[in-house]
Amino acid sequence: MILILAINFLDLPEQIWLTNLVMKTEHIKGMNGLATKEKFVISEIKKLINHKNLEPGEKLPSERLLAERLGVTRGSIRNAIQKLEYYGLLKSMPQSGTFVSDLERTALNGMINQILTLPTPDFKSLVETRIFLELKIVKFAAARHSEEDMAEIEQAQLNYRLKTLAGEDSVAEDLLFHLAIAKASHNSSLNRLMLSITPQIITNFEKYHVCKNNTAISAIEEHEEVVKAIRTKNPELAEAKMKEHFSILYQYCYET
Amino acid sequence: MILILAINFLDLPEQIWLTNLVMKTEHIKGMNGLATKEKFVISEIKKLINHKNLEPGEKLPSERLLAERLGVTRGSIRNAIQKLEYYGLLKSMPQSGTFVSDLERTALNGMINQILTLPTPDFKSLVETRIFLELKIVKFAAARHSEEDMAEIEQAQLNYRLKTLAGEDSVAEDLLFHLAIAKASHNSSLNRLMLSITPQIITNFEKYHVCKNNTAISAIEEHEEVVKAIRTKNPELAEAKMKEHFSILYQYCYET
DNA sequence: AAAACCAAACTGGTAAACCAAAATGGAAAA
DNA sequence: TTTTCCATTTTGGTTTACCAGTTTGGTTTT
Repeated sequence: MILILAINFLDLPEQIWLTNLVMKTEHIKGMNGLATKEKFVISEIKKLINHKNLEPGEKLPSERLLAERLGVTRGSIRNAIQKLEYYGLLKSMPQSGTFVSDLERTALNGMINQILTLPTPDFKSLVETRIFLELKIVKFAAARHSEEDMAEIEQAQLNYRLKTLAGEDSVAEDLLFHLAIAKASHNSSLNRLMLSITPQIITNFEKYHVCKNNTAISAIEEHEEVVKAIRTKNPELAEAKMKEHFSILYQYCYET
Repeated sequence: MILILAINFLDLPEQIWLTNLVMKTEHIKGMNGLATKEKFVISEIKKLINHKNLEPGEKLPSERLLAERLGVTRGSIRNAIQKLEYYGLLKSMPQSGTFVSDLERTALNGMINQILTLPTPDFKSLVETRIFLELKIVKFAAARHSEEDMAEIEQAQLNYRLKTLAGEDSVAEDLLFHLAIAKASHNSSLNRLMLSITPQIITNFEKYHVCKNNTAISAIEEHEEVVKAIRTKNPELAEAKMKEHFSILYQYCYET
């Protein structure tokens, strides 16, 4: 009954979802906000694109020149360029130069602004996103999994069951179970996103992981239901069962 | 009529979704597969964790020693460590050492395996993921947006309308419109994911962008509907209208 | 006059040298 | 014997120097 309530909770009240949680997000490499120096360099490059006659598609000043002009080291310039390259705004060509992407100046400007103001991910966002991703991933997995995928998922679930019933800590096995499903979704992009946010949750908020010891026994059954739904290639059922599974996570987070 | 069909298409047949598309994914910095040398180093580190007596939480050999042992340069070691650090498996401490994360050995092993076998994102995955992300983002935006968010969205839409009606290329304005919605979702994690996959689609597959010139006029109306739904704080309607908007993208991709 | 060519300089990438902070271990003090 | 402290070593991070390809401008050749 409470469980059903929690499931419904997942669907609707997006305004107040997890709002009461403490959010002490630590420094996470690769996912954190920008360093102040990096920020400075990026905004200077932005100015260069806006105010100066630096057309999209044109070549940026050399790293050395840029470093001298802005009064920072060349490494800082390279860091900023790498960041902007990650977001597709610049493109470095070896032994040639760094070129600005062939987008409109307004688009470049807007994207740089968003990158500059992008806040550090908070715990609420992370959990929310993970649940959201996994619900879709399990649907894809149910529809697209191969025989090998299915075998890996079942093996992972078997490992989890054995470890849990033996009374040992099974956090690792739980994680691998969820990752096996992600792999079976046959969407490399989603799989990558899943891989990139999972460790942030696991590492920094171990107490909020899905299958806490006291709930691990019931989680076995929930996993089993998910596996069954995947095996019978029933996406809707798989999603529903995964929702049930995550309702435990939600409850646990909310109560502590 | 065709439009409705396309919308329904978005929901169910996940097995054959976009399967006919050509997928020539180019080298994308930060999102591509691992370089061979990087792969080698990572798998060596994996061996170290598995076969050697290197417990989770313990300290890795120093970068210099590792470089000498594996016969590669120290930079390659640093690259691999940085990658693994991004996924939360390692943690570098300045002037101290690099430590393996405090997960079970089986979890570390499984995650490293997934990272090693993660394929380069193909176009199908990217588009699929983007649509999926945006449908959720617009729901959040409708539920959570502030006054400032709303103003930014409407300004972006106004810019798009003016540019399009003037007969000019409005790809940039369309992009900014969608990014404004992402910002209004108040989920920094989702916003980040959105920012990271958008340029990959835009830059490498410009011909597949949402609002192609010939469909830009109708896109104005679709955008308008989305804005209206967000303004009235109606998540379900917003999602539905965004679905309509993306059905054009789907059609366009599918037909070419 | 136009095309081909070549060398100097300029580029981003990479390897080596350097730095400051943290760990380490032994000696001195209690 | 235990604790404290300091000098040495080791560490990841940073700056510097070097490298191989590309660009470029002037020159030569046709």
